[in-house]
Amino acid sequence: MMQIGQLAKKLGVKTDTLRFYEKNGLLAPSTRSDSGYRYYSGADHQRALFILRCKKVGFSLADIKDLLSIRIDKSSHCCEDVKSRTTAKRLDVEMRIAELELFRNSLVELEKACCGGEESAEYCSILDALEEKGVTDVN
Amino acid sequence: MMQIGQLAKKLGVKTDTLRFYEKNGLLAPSTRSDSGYRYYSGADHQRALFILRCKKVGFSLADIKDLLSIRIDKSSHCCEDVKSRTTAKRLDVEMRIAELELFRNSLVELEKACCGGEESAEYCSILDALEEKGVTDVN
DNA sequence: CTTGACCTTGGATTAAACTCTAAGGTTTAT
DNA sequence: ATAAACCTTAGAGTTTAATCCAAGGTCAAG
Repeated sequence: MMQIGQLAKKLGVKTDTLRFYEKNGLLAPSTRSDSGYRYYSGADHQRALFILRCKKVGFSLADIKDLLSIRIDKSSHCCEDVKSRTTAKRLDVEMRIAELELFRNSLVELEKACCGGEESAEYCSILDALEEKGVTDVN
Repeated sequence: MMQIGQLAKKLGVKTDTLRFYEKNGLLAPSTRSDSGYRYYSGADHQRALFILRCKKVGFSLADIKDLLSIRIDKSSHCCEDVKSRTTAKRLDVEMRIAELELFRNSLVELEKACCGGEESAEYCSILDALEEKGVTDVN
């Protein structure tokens, strides 16, 4: 059994984060001392690691809450339940990547067109491009 | 001259958005009627389009505020001022893409390992991977 | 018995870019 | 003259994942 500060240190997070996870139903200490101090067990520690690993692969806390409920009752769920969530998240990530790639491509185009020198911005190609409908069409 | 609703419609945004831009110093109508109604000129419209095009290539409103100040006083700025901001934004976008690609790669690995079938999640490879230190190492 | 390191709570704050609400004023058309 | 469609304001709410703060309680060491 360890106190919140010890667990936080092991995990490399702040105690605030652990309390935040508790408030949001992700991780509660298995015991409290008479004075209210939180005490975390080895299983709590494992659960915390599970949470952090989920975060590491891109799941949101809402997703993780969902995964945790599968984790504590595996026999009521099947592989598909888990895999479908993983796939959904991957698709979500891929969509965000695609959006960012559009940004990147546009920015690269803008960079290419501009001399980037000490010349006055009076005739800057980037500003011009942002002024007209073109690569950056809005309507 | 047009009212806020007309400009919003032309731009495909809400009137709220235009008021928000005004409050944040991005776009103010050049006139107000006696009763306080906002009236936007053609130049205001152009400025709004500039803003939306900047958004479209990935600039934040803070970035745009900065670009607008260059735009209204081009002679005091040079191409490099504009290009450096564009490059900084591209690098920023590329960093975000790199992070998301790590997520995607991890998720793809997880998906590969899991059968995704009707089997009980008792021995689900995804759950197992999230339980152990591995691809998803946290410490 | 006091110091310092720990812990408790509730509530406020952060960033970004809106979006919504309430309560009311203005314009245009009939 | 009244209804519909517009406009005004201030201020609160949304999302995500914490992070910070104030005021105070607890615990081990010396």
